[in-house]
Amino acid sequence: MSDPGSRILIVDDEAGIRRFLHASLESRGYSIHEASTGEEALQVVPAFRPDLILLDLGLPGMGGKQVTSSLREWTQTPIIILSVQGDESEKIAALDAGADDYLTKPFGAGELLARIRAALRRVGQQEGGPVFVTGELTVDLVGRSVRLGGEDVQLTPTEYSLLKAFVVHANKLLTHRQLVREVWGGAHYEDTQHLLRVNISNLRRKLEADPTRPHYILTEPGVGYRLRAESRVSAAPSNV
Amino acid sequence: MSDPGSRILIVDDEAGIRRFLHASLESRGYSIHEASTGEEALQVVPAFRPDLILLDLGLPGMGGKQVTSSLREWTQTPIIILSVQGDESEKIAALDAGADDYLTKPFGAGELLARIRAALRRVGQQEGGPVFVTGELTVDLVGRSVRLGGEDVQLTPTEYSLLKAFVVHANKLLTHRQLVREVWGGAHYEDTQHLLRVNISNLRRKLEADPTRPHYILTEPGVGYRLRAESRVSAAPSNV
DNA sequence: TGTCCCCTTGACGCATTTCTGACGCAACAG
DNA sequence: CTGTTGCGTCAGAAATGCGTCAAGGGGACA
Repeated sequence: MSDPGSRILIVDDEAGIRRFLHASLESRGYSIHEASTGEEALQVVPAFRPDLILLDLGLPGMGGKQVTSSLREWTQTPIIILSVQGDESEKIAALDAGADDYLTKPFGAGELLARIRAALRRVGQQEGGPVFVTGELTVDLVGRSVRLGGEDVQLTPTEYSLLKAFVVHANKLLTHRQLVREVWGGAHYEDTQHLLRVNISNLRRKLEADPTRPHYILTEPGVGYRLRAESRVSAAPSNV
Repeated sequence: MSDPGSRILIVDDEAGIRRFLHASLESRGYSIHEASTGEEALQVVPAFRPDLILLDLGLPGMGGKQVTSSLREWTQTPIIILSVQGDESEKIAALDAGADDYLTKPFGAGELLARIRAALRRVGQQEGGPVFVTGELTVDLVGRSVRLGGEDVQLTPTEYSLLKAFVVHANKLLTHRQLVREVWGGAHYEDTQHLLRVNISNLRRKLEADPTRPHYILTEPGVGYRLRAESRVSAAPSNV
C-alpha cells in the first residue's frame, strides 16, 4: 500500500522538465510543489515540508550539491538527484553530500516512480503509521495501540480484532455476519452470534463513558453495528 | 562519518565478480562475506547479520527479486541490486520488491562505494544516537554495553540480541514472530516461542527492579512485547 | 580432560481470556 | 394486556497464554 498523499518538491530550472514531472507525479496522487532555483528550494522546504525532494544537479547559481549539503544540516528528507551528466565523480560527490539516490537523464518515468516509492517506503516505516481519531478515541493500527483521552486502553486480542474491523470500515454499517467472519474467521454464524454481543459489551465497557448510551459503537437493531467516526485518518505527529 | 567496520554480504554466482567486489570493499575496511546462490544467501544472513547486502539479480535458481522479497519479510537491511540488464521493468520490480538501490553493470567502483555509504548512512541515523537512554536504562549499541543506573549489566549474547531488537524498534510493538526472527533467524516459530518467554524472563531479572511488574519490557497479551521508551515526540498530549 | 557458562527443553502454578448459559429489559405486534 | 423477539449484562467453567524454576546438553576454553 503506497502512501497516497505524500508531498514532493521538484527543483529544476527548466520549466519543461518541471511540467513533465509535475504531471507524471500528480497523476499518481502525490502533492507537488515546484522551485526553480536552489535558493528558492531552501526557502520553500520549511514551509512546504516535503516528504521527498527531486533535485536537479545543474542549477544556475547555487548548485544541487550545495543545496543538498544545506538541507542535510537540519533535515533528513530523502533527496533524489536528477542530472544530465553521467560523470562518476559528480555522482559520488552528490551522494556523499547527503543525497539518497542519483538518476541520470534521460531516465524512464517508471524507474523514477519506483525509486520514489523505495525512498518513501524507507522513511514511512520509521514513522508511526496512520492514526484513526474520533472524539476522545485514538486507534493506531500499525502500533496496535488504543488511547482514550490520553490514556492507554488495554484490549484483549478479540476485543482489538473487533475494534479493528470497526475502524477499517469506519462509519459503515457492519452486519453481525460480517463481524463474526472478520473476528472469528469461518466459524458458524449461529453459534457465535451471542459471543459477538458479549464482546461488544466488553468493548463498550472499556471505551464508552456510559455503556448504556454508547457514543462510538452504535447498534443498528436487527442488522448489526456501526462505528461513529467524525474525522478521517490522519498522519501521526511527525518527529523532526 | 562512515562506519568502518560495517559487514557486507556479496551475493553473486560469478566467482570473478565476487573476488573483485571482495577486494574493493575489503580495502575500504568493510568486513565481507560471500554467497553464490540465493538459497545460500537466505541461510547466511541470520548468521552473518550483514549491515548491507549486494545482490546480483541474475542468480541461477532463486532469483534476486525473490531473495529480496524473502528477506523483507523479517529484516530491513539495505539491499543494493547489481544487474547486467538495463531493462526498466526489471528495475521497477526489484525496487518494489524491497530493494533500496539498483546499479547496472558495468558500473564504477567509486559510484558503488558512494551508494553503499549513502545506504549505510541512512540506517546509521535511523538508529538514533549511538546511545539509547530511557529511565535508568542505557544501551550503547556501538560499544555493546548496557548500564542500569550507573552500573554495568552483564548480558548473554541472546539476551543482548533481544534487547537490541527492542532498542532499534523502541516503543513499537514487536510480535512474537518478529522477535524470534530477529534473534534466532529463520528458525521455526512454534519451537522457539517458549524460548522467547524464558529469555524475556531472564532479561527482566537483570533489567527490571521488580520483574513481576516490568517497567521497561512490557508484554502485550496475545501479541508480543514492547520496550517503553521516553517519548522524544515534541508534541504535548492533547488535552482538549 | 575437566570446568564453566550458556542455550535449550520440560514441568508447573498462576493469571487472563474465551466461551457458555441464565436472566432482565425494552420494543413491538397481536 | 400478553407473548415474542432481540439486545445487553452478569457470573462461572473451560481453555489458553505467560512467567518461573530446574535439569540436561553442548561448546569454549584452560
